[in-house]
Amino acid sequence: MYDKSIEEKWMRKWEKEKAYSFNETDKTKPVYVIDTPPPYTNGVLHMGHVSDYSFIDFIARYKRMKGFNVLYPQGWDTMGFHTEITVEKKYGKNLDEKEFLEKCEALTTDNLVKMREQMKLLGFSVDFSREYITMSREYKAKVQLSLLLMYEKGLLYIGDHAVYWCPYCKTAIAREQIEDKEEKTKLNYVRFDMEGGSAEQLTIATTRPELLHACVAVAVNPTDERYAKYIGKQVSIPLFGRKVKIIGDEDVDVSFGTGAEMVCTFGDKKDLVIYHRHKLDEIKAIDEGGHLLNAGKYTGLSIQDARSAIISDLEKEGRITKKEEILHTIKIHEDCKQPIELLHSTEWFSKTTDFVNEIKEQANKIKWIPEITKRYLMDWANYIDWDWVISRDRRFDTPLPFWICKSCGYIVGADKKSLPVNPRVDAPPVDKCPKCGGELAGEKRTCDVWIDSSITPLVIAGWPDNKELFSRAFPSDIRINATEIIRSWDFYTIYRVWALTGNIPWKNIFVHGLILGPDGRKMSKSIGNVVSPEELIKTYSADSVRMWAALSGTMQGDKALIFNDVKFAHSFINKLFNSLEFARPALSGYVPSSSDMANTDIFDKYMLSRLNSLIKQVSSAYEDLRFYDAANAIINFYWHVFCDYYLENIKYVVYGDDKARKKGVQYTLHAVVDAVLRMLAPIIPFSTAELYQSFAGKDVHAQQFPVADEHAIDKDIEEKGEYLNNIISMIRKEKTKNKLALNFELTKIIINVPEKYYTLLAENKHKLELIAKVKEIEVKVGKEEGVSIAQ
RNA sequence: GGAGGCAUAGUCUAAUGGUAGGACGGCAGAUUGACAUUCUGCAAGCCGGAGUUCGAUUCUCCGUGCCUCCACCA
Repeated sequence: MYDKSIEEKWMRKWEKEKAYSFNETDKTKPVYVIDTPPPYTNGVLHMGHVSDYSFIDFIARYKRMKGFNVLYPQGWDTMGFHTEITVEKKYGKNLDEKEFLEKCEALTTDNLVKMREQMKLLGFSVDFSREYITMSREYKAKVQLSLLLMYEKGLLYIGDHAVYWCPYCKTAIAREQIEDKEEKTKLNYVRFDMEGGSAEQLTIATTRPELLHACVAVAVNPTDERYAKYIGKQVSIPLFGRKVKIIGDEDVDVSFGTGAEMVCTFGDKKDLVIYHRHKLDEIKAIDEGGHLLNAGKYTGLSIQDARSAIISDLEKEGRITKKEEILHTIKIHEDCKQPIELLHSTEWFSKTTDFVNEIKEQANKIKWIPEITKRYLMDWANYIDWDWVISRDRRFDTPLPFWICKSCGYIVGADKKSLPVNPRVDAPPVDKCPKCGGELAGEKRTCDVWIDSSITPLVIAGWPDNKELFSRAFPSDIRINATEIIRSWDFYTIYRVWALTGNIPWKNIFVHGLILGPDGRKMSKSIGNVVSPEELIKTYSADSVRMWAALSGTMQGDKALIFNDVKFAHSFINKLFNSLEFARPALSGYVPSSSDMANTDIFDKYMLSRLNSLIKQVSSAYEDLRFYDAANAIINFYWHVFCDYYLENIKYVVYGDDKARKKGVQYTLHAVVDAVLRMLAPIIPFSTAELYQSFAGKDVHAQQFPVADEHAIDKDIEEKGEYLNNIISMIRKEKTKNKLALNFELTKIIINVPEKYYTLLAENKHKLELIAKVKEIEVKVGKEEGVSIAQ
């Protein structure tokens, strides 16, 4: 019976012995480096993390057993918006900066400690002595160094650029922080007068009448017969009276609204494209807090108020010819769920658009598993519209290490020797602007959190100081993460590492789907379908949860968490423990020796052949990171081939007096248990550690992974063994049919077999009698294959 | 709107141009010298249509449904 308390015991033992420390001085073993995605510390580990990190740990443990010196550190992504919001919600928005940052750090540390404990509970063989924390001074210094180097390479710049802007949070946001939201809105048909007071009118349809003041053109599709003739003419904007041109653009959808649309400089992304394409004028429409600019009497109104005021005024003038309710999708900020605007803003940028080809080239050098996932990155890269906005107007983040000249705009980077710096309070490295002698002002903004987390493959390899380790540990061998972060984390990591080193960040990347709630929907607190790892560990065990992770399919798609799968894993582990209760006494005093192979019979040879086939199969599954296949193959073999048949088939030997036969059986038993425990060790480390200790007196995790003995694999023996088991199954079936207990001793049965199996059956008749508890078996050659009771 | 993926018992999943394998759940039975967290057995399935073929669940096309990414959303 499986006792969960062993998990605590082994966990503390591994912790105390620092069993999984990377041995930096050992240069004999090849190094295997795992770049784990550091979890964000605004919360604790959920089942998605558990699945992700379990996969990583399977690899780490497997590679150690294959003789690698495994570098498996764990990082913590600590800073940024989410933590700030949590702290603001908890303590209000009125904390002073020092107090606010202290609360952020305290919250982070608290979560970090909880997560670290969760990882230990789950048996993750992380080298915690090589932990990195993005809010630490040391890590911030590295982030700032990376920014200085990128600046020197001309990859960073301050620009006046259209950015997605959240008026609610008053911050620029990146494309991946945007969500779509469907909502009902009114499509307003607004009548414009044509130039020269002609009687001709043009009606446009708009969902955003509040941007009327920023209208810089009216666009129609040049193929649209209704309007093509108007291209080049002018119309007058209602309420404002300003005249704008009618332009032709093929992106205008003739079937939407009236087929004529107004173009505002910052209405949406398509407006922006047309604005650039036709070199239209710029009118700043909205300020950073979401109030109208340059809008005459409407200036200063919020977007909502302006919308009602303008609609009402348009109606008074009889300009609105129709209002239509439509369902459309607006872009909202994923954090605050408020609508996003496009604004021109002065921000820091990292040049990505110019390097799309380089990034794709790097991505092509990485092995993507499964290969299809590379496509997600490529699709993303192909749609880069503008550079990566890396500045954030927030507080709990790495400060941008720059000072800017107030008079000429010259940028002064921090002194690399004095990192980390905080230009909001620290003095610049030089007194005056080196270019014009002007006064320098510290950059007040911080950087995007992805800036922090996109250099992990460098940091874990000792960058920039430990050059010796770096030469061995970079690039990382593998990165593992979910599909959802390919376009952010993976993309930025590939870009940043390329920019800083010209190299790829990892040789391999394994991408998997999400773990959904039991109802098949994404786990979410508001739906209430979140399952906590603790709950499952408490009900079952850490090993069951890990085994569940291995059994959760190929993980190419998303996967619902099914409790039965954890239960099943738990049952198997229990079976493993119970079977050892049989095997251990049966092997008592046995010293394995290859000479005992001489005493193996067909049942043993069948087992050994199957075992070695299994080792081959499982090894290749592990190599290809197909943990589902590995776990599944071991479970089926152990439970249904080894326990259900072999153990039953040899009981008469174990409890009998034939010493020679017993040696053959013990040899086989030992070989199977030994190899199976070692093969399961990466997946269920606690159970296998406990069992291997009692079985072999050794640490299973210090053993080599089993290697198949090709000579033991004999397809002819496998077929014969299969046939004998099939006969046993038929005898069991006969007993069941007659409602007899399986250990009920039958007097006589007749077995009809095809001629080719007659010799096999005749030779093993006596063994079958003992295994199946029958006094006498008569074997006959017969057309009707089968077993019948002769009473 | 574009691109891609997927469709197998109640649920999850595998393989296959010729009888579709397994798990969970269900049902029936057994209590066996490690194990009731067990053992034995049973029932239950290829989304719809057309084509290619002696034969299609598998290949092709169409439809339908689901998923992902991208675009549009004045």
